[in-house]
Amino acid sequence: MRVAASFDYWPNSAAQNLATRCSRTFGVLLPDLFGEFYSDVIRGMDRRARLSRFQILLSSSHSSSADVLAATRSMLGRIDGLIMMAPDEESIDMVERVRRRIPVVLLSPRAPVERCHSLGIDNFGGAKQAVEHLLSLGHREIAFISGPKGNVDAEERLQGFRQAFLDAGLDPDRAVIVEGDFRESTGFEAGSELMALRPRPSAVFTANDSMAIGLLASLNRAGFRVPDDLAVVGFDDVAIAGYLNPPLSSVHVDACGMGSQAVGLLLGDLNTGHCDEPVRVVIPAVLKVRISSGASVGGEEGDKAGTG
Amino acid sequence: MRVAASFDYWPNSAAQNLATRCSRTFGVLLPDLFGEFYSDVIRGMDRRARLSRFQILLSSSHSSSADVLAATRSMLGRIDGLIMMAPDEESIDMVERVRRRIPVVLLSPRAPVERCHSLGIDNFGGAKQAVEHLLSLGHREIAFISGPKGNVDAEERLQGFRQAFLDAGLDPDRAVIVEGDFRESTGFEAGSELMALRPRPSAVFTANDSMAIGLLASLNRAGFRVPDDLAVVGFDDVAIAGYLNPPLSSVHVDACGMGSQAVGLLLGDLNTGHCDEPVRVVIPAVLKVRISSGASVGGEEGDKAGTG
DNA sequence: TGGATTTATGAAACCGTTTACATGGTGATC
DNA sequence: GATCACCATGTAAACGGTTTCATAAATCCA
Repeated sequence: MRVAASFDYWPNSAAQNLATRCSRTFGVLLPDLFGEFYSDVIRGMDRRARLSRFQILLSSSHSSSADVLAATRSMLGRIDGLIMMAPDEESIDMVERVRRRIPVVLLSPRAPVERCHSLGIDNFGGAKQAVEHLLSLGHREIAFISGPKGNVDAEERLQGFRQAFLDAGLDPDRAVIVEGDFRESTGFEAGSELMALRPRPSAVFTANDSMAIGLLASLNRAGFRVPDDLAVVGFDDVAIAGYLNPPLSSVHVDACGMGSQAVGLLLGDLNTGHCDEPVRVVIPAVLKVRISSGASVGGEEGDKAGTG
Repeated sequence: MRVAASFDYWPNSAAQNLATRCSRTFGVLLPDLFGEFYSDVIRGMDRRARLSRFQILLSSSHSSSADVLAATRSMLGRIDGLIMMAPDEESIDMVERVRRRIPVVLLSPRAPVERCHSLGIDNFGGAKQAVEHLLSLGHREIAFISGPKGNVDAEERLQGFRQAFLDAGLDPDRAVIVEGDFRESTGFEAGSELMALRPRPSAVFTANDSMAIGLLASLNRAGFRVPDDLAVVGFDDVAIAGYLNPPLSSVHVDACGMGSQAVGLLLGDLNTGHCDEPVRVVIPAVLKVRISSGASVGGEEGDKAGTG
């Protein structure tokens, strides 16, 4: 030991990795995404991983499935488990191959993949709640600012929006739907679009908070009052939602918890020898009512900035 | 090749890693931090890394230097370079040991470390600019909401704040300084504190945008008008700064670029055999004037949401 | 057709650990 | 004092690739 220290010896963990066939590392593959939500998911993964002295091998910003394949290949052998987001059709067989070697957790998968854990958000239920809330406040002309086409979460939120209409005996096909891309700028632009409509909608549900933030900015600048002229509800309930002006009603999703659960599933598989049944976890999405939707909120909400 | 494919063969990259002594992976060590800024830094790293087909081995959420040491040990041999944030005194010799093996980039180091690249934000200059801006608008009672004690960036911003006072012939020790922690909640609380002061400050500079967001919320709810009653300037210029109500004047820092430059330095070292001189990069911090500081802003800023 | 040069094929050594096994020494038991 | 269990120490074989080197085969040119 003394001699080792004197030679400035540090074990080579690549070699340990090879010899022990475990790396205390989980791979994380994500598409190119922006916004606070998935940053929080990664934070949650990292925190949970660190508790068990694991690390995260990250490769996000993927656009094509060829990218994902290459990244996966170069991870194989260096990770004990893989978390990957929403594989498209072409990647499915790749997932199958990985699955034979190490446990896999899919985030927001389009459809269940055999023998893979999966972790999804209750987008449908959350969106439905949000719209039901607006309906219960008397709104009938409710617009929707959608997320990007092809995004599973965005599509499920749209479905929830439509279902709430159907349940209320309204025709969802008559609702105004502005296409967005989850970014503030499209929410901002959607604002002018909505304000020019006749009849003007009295409420807007946005597929995420970033677009709601853009929308609020746009409405504020045009002199519209929220919620009096237009009620707004967002989705995600990011940290600053409660600090916006007005405080934003939003469907809360525990992003950090989502990340930590994903890692938790992998850790569980590792302990049990990953021969058990695939688990499907649904992260709850519950509406957090604040000022922007126009409901009378409880006293504690008006004077303090509630974030959880 | 045909046989290999039929056996579902994928090369083991841990073994390749060991044999070739390179892993196409960079380690990233960060303390436990929240907020959008460092998420963007990581995003920038990942993007730049992916361009060169590198991956990021992430281990953040560190609180003690023993943690950092353990994480570094378990990375050694699996990474071709290391990016680490603000090492404290105890970690310095560890950095030295790592430096002998692979290139290292330090983020926001307290002091230059021998033979290490470093990457810092022009906190001092940015903060000075912000305060000079407020001074030029006639404000004399300017309060500061500081960042957490011990954080280098926060401390340098405080120094810049003080220097601007000195340059204007004012006594920085007379300025009101509220201690914050970079989170929205402390900005929110600081709001009530500031509003109760007599004489009340006419302007506030916050050490980051999150606290400015909390502050704005607190002022809005108390019925204070920004910038008329109180001018506000933040730091970081996060994506939503331009979408706040009112749009937030803030010192812009290219977080994404910071991450990509850090990775760029490592890649450069790898190409040249990392025997060259250590580089010290300073990320510029330039004030982005919007409504919240009360200056008359250019027309293009009033009707569109400028984000940078 | 023979020798030189290039290309393909195969075997071995190596990367830096872990793990299993063999060996030698020590203490306990009878 | 011999037998046995036990512990420490040292050795060798993996782990799954890459790389080097030797050899065999193929190509070239005179």
